[in-house]
Amino acid sequence: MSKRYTITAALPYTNGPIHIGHLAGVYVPADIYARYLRNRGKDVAFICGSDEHGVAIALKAKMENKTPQQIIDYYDELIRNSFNSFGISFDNYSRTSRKIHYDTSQEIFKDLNKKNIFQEIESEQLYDSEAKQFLADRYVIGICPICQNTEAYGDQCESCGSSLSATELINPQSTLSGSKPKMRNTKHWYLPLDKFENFINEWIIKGHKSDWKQNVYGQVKSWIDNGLKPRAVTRDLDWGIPVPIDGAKGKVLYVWFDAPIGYISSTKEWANNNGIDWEPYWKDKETKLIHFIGKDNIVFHCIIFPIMLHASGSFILPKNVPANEFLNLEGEKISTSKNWAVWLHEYLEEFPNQQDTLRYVLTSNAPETKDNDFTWDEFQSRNNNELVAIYGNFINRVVVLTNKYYDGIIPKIETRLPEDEKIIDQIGIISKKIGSSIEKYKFREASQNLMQIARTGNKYLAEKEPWKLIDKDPKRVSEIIYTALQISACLAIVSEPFLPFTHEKLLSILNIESLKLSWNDAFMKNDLIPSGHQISKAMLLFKKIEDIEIENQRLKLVNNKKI
RNA sequence: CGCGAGGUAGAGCAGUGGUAGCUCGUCGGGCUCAUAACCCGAAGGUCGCAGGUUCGAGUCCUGCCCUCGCUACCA
Repeated sequence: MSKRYTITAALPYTNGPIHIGHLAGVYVPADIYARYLRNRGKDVAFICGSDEHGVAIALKAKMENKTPQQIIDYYDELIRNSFNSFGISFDNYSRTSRKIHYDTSQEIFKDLNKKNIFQEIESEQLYDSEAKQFLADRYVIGICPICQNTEAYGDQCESCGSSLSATELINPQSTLSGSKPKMRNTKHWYLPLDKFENFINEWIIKGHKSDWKQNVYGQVKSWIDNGLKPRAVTRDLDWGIPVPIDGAKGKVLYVWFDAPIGYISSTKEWANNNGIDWEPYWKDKETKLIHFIGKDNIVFHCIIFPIMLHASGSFILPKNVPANEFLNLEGEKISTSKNWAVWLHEYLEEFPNQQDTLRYVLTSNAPETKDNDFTWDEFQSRNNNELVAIYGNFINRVVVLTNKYYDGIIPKIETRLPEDEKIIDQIGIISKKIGSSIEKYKFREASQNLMQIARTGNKYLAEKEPWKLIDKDPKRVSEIIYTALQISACLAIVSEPFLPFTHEKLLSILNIESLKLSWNDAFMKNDLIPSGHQISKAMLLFKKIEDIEIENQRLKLVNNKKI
């Protein structure tokens, strides 16, 4: 294991709130990973921020009669706050509208330009003279030349499925103003991805064949096999970072050029605020750079951004890009436009203090190898049958027994029986497994093993039946309770990355905040809580979720769905 | 159409050549410390379909079907 990690989570685009798909695919796994590494004593920079440029924001502002700034301010605050209350432990959450990001992006652009990396290419593009801007293909509609559908988009006809170019449409119309677009000449800067095919081939196709996820590797290979082409990194738009060179008036950096640079500028901002040097986090070969993203972002994080980093010369490349697939909701695709989603900010209000339930459900059903489905039924059963019945119940049993038999003071034991030793060893082995699953980005597997610790604890109590022995063999009972308490403390440690709020509660119930236990203690080489230690009274860790709550959520979804 | 990923018990998943497994649900039993929670046991699968390689295939090869995604200005 390296000692320094730069962990990035995809920058959320500030034209809407965060939903469970974002959480399951990106933010929860990234957070588990970051928290785990901190527990292992690593130097971690967990970096994110709001992505605030691009056509979509400019358009949304226009449609809502607002300025882009108003749009991004609104969503930045909403997203930032909901991440914060959800316990996503970013070391820094920045914004791409900040000066430090403008400076960093322009520097990188200028640097690449100076190194003659870009190609300047002139081409004809559709221009809307009423809205005074060039039109992305998607913002042109017209008659499909193939099937005569009257509402074909500039990039594709959804009726017959043909791929089109906006210039092929019959009677093209701008969706901005309704006017007929004209062809107009414009110059842009292109990143010649094709010139870097060898680099990507050596680095990913040969170098990461066995350690990257199959879906990620396959996707990259598919792009390479199809041949890379130069890609424009500038746009004609009035919302974005100005292209910082002469002869580029009115042009801005393409949002996908500046967004990943946001990881770097956010790291700089964090380093400045903490009086440390940002460069080792992006330039030291010993640093592991890990990008957490959804599958829609694979090409940007595995091809375009690495080419930018590589071309500029001094940056390290990502060690891994554990992209996840998508999460569906009740059998249908999550859709912002159809309002088919569970929004984080609403969840936080409707299920107060139940962040860990959602974190657990999304982890145990994470779309790691294929698209998965989130259902409210599963949410309820995972909470009630696993968190409440297995995890919460185990802790409750131990705490109640300790208070009942020993007034909450951990009993003394003289020796430990081999059968107890065996359980303790088992728990240590499971803890180790949890760690290695996390290191392999198998968070679902890790969460199963987390629950396995509580399961093992319950089984131990059921087999030993201390409540039957308390009168005739009190010495044995003290050994059993002592052992069960050690298991509880271990559970507290390994829960932190997954269930940070529960972790805190559990520390307080066991009254072990001051022991400063770390992940290494979870391997159970030594006892975790000493005899004579006073624990607190029982407190429920998880609340049962009633049928009516689930029914209400389902109704809410269906009633608010837009068609 | 091309490319990528996936198709394994009612549901969600694991399993890359050697007697099909885990969690939830269902059914039966045990326990009563515990949020009617916990523990044990059982039922339930022609591993998408059809061929092939092999002593032996969920696992390798070929073809087909279905789902999702990508296809370069939807960020």
